[in-house]
Amino acid sequence: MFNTPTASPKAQLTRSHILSTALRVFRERGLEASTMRELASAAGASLGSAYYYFPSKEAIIQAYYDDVQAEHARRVAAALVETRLDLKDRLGAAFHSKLDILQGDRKLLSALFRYSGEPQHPLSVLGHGTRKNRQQSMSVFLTAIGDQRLPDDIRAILPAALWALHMGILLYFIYDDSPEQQRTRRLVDGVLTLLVRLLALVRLSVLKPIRGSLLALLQDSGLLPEPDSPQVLLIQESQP
Amino acid sequence: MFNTPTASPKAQLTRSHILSTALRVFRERGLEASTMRELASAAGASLGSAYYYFPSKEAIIQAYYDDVQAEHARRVAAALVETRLDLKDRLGAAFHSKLDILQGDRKLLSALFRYSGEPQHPLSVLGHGTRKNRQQSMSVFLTAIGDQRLPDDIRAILPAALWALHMGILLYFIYDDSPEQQRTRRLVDGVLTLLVRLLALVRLSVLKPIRGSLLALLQDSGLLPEPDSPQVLLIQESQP
DNA sequence: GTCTATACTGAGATAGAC
DNA sequence: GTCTATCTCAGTATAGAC
Repeated sequence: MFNTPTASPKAQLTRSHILSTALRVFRERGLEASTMRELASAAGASLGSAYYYFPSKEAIIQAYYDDVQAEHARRVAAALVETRLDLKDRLGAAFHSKLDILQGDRKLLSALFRYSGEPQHPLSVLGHGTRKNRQQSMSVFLTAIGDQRLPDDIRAILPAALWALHMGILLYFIYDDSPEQQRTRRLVDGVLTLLVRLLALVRLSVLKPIRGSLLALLQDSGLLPEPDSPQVLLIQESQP
Repeated sequence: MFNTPTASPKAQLTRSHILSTALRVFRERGLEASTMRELASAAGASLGSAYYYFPSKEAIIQAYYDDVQAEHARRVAAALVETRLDLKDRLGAAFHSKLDILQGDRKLLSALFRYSGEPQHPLSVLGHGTRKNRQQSMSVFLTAIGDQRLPDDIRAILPAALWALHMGILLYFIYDDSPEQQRTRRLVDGVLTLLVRLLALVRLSVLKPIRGSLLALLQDSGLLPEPDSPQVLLIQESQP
């Protein structure tokens, strides 16, 4: 996002050092309690330097989340090497691996949703500024769908639907105070079981008209994946 | 929420004066641009006085939203006086009247979602602090459902589902830049048409097992309405 | 382009006097 | 209940070192 490709190796190092230190401090002291000045000095950097790399505290979280996504893509790709998985297991791998990555960092997730109601904000989960993130994430789900036999129209909406579902799951995850968030895990399994059954049912003739209406509705409302559709990934490198 | 029932008439007046002035300033200058100092002086009050009534800027928006909900309940009750409406029309009245109220204030809505990722925050839409709001809102939808013939289990989850749907619609509404948010209106109509058809289909024997699983899932995950279930309202007074 | 040091501004929020 | 004074902190310079 900032200083991405054309930065010197040294700068990359400083940046990632500030980032990792910041995350440590966040985990130790909490998000609100940590000031930019603390983050900077904990990393042995000046305030100006911290702001040079990250224009705001939230931008640090965003950078963390970029890393999470890269790691997610890696893990899903690794899990899908096993070819004998059915759709439910493949989607399960996608959902659970995401939760695995985030398990200890639920508090960091709260920042992700902070600007969801502000279309213009660069860090809005639904806004323009995070389109690449969404598409990457949808690509991961598209990869998990694989070559599963599905009607074309369903296939077209599924990545976006799974992305939305996974955002909802993350929200549930944040609020889940059960031990080790077992409830979220059960919810994921239950939802996916249901989803797979629904996908099978969807061919039924009674449901055809409903399905047509649903698709028309999504199309008309622009809720389908934005142009520049997500692509299947084999391996997603974090730093190309 | 603050200084609600047991405040002196004079305090009530000061409070509502600060509130209405603040809303005017918000609409004129935008949410971010308006500082608490401006809001206070525009209302002829001191900064401390403003904070006495509203512990934060967001609390002002919350108070506004409380008023919106009261107005919503009033309008829905008024619309339902007409008894010849079918379910779709009654739900349509509930959804559209909400949008009518909020039409000019989409920017004020963004604050509602700001703390959705923070379970502990008193203003989180999903948190404990706003439970009463949710229940009031669900009551409105329950009222709109009326005595429509529905399976008991569906009836039990419908208010919560409609509340969640309406939150999603509000989010869409915020992002909708079509003229007068016509897209949101069309989305509402499309979704409700679909919903009513689904409610009819749900009795089908092929769908019975799915329906059972869905209910079990919602139950297990605690996504059903919280204890102290929403009650049907006839008239919802803003200040009892 | 990368980084430090330091100072300044603006604004949300609070304390305590009255 | 209301005010003034004050605090804290995010974020923005700015000026300069390398």
